[in-house]
Amino acid sequence: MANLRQASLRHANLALVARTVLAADTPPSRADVAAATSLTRSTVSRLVDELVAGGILDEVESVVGGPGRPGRPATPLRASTGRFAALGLQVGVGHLAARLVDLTGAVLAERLVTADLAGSRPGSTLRRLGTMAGRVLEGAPAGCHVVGAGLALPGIVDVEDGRLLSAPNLGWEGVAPGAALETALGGLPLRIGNEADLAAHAYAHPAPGRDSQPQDFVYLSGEVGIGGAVVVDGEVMTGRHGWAGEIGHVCVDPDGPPCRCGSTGCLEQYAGRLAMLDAAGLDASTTPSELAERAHAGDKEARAATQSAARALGVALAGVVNVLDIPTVVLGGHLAQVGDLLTPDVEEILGRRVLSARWISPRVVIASDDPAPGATGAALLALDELVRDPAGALGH
Amino acid sequence: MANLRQASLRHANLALVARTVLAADTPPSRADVAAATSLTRSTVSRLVDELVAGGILDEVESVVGGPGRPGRPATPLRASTGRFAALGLQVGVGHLAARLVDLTGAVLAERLVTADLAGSRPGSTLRRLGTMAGRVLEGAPAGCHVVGAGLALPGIVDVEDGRLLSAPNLGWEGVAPGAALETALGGLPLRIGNEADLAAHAYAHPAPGRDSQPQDFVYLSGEVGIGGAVVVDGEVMTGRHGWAGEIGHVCVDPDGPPCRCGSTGCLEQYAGRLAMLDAAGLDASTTPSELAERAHAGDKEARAATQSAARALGVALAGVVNVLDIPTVVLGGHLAQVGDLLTPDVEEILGRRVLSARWISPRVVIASDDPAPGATGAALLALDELVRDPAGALGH
DNA sequence: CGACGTAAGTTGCATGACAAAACTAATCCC
DNA sequence: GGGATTAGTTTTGTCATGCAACTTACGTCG
Repeated sequence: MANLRQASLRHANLALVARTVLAADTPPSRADVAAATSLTRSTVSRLVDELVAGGILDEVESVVGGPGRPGRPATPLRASTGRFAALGLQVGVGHLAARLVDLTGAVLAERLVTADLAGSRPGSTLRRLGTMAGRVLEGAPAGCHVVGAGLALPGIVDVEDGRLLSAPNLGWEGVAPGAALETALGGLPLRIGNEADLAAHAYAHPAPGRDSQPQDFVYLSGEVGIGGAVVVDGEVMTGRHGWAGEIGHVCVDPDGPPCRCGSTGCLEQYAGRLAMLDAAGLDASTTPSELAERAHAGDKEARAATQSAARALGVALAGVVNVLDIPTVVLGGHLAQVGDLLTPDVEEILGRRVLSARWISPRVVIASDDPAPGATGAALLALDELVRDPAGALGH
Repeated sequence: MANLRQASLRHANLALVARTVLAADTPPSRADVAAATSLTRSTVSRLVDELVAGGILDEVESVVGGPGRPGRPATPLRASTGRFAALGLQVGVGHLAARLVDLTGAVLAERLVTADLAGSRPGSTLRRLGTMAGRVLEGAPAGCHVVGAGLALPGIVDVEDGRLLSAPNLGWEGVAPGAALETALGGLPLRIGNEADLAAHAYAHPAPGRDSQPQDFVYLSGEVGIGGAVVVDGEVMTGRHGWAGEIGHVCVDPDGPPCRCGSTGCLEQYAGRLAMLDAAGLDASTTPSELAERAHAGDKEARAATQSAARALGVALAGVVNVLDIPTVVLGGHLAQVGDLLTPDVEEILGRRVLSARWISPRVVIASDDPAPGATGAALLALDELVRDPAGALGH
């Protein structure tokens, strides 16, 4: 609720112009931006010039395919490539990832290793991640300004204090990753966040300032447990303390099996990776894809496992959709790998249990199989600050 | 995502000053507003003068209790009384209400009748409400400008089209109340909304622009069924289509009793008014307060009924709190009347089933026993538009 | 091939909203 | 009654945008 001065006006319009260019599918001209924002061409010109000078936007020298239209040809604008970037990190139960993402959403450099980190020591794991981060930062092109870093973690996080409060699947408790990564990042500001929240952000925004469809959805993610996030109007709902989205511990059946969390009948006990494999009579090391293959091949137990998972997902998600009226569900992580088996059953249950399904029937969508979407989301979130206030990156 | 011109700047600051005055507990001076908004005194003066001239703010002639402080005495400012007002209407299953609320949140005039409207004909009921509305409007003080009207309805509403899609407890389906009320309202713009959403708004905002604690909560309301709303940062989450908050149909037990909605084991089947009375072996006409008395007196059946309701509430709300991280629950409607019986059990279950309860334990609060909080909320929402853009009410 | 039409982008001036600082007003204190 | 203190007003300056005229660069057509 800050006040507005003239400067705020310029900041806001600078951000508006930047967002408009970044959000566009094809590089728009200054005139296009003026039309889209209802600012005048003169104002847009001035603002664009500043953004180009600041290295946030680029003028495209497109001699290609001039549309053969009368009048002076337009100068298309787009996000600058390789001038600004952010570092995205992720610690998963099965992998470490470090990525450098620029304003166009392109990955400039990347390192990804698989490793079983359940029960690992936070210090050494984070130092290992720090080394990867250092290598990735070295891969940044010359003149590239890295504006920030983000770290995606599979657990409950205190964003303000930069502390991981609890990550049961890693066996970590009360870890502050900032200290262990500080030297590797060379003073780069680090923000940490919940993996599902960040993955959901990446799903809603393929690049900084760009929106994908849908902009309202419930995201489910999972490696071992089930994490989740609620996205409203392109923004991840973090809740009162940043702990929203724990859909894995929504109760599906109060008389169901006990959960590590102390409760009973949690969704995770039916649709968690281990729960599904166990129900299918498979070893914990089996991949979800293998489970999917077996189910497709006609394995009865595997089929039953996915059906029971789908039933639990349907009940839990119906509650969420009833409360939030967000009739799109995105399945990520291990749920994406068995997604085609789950989707029909889950949609059927949602159609039955969601009150508003009469008018709009809920849909289930399967996310891409990027192993570390949280890392991308973390980088995008850092870049978003730049887009939200470009004036900060220019000479104030 | 509109652009910003200089005029928007003034509009925004006008709104900021108005909100600051309305939100204050004690009438602030221009200097206080300047300090609170970090605008300069000169700017605040100009904006306040405009708001006073426009009849939105009043200067208090408080000769009383000058604080005995050196310096020129301040001119306290507050929302103007009786100059602007809005009409709030409500159709409940058991009552009709019409209220005129002004910018201070005071009720200038009111009509309230109890009536069994389950299965009533929409046309005649709305005409009856229209007559009440007319009387209330006549009760407006001279020079009072009624800026809008709102109607709270117990069902699923299409806010855009102004249509009640379905209100099972009234037996109404596909009703557009605007037409039936048009003449009674004399062209006043009418907005309709879900009763629980509007009641929750009234709980978060006792008066236009004023915030109460908490600003983040889950609101449960009930006359026959159970309605709900989610409030984040003082704003009611309406969801993608305005149908959010249907907590009454969150599944508590997939093998539970069938619900009218077509699903099974909905919260409403345990904690709905009829469900509770039925479980206590009482007649449908018994009031919830009577049930509470019996339970307090030691009636085993009544006790069991509230306990079963509390258990269902705990399970359903735990899911909501896990997903949204909003650890405050407000009980309204019939749940408020048995609130003291429910609260301990519900809090106990939440403490067990909410993942983040280790760090912050969820609380249950009981709302006031206003029979028609939705009417107040509807009026406040209409007045909020005035507060959000005071420039519109002045000479542009 | 040159004049014309058209659309993109730029320049100069007017407007208006806020900041800063000096000024006036009204009270308490000594 | 004078000085200190705080509230509110007036004056002047700054700055971002709108507006309109202008320049640029391209197609088109005779």
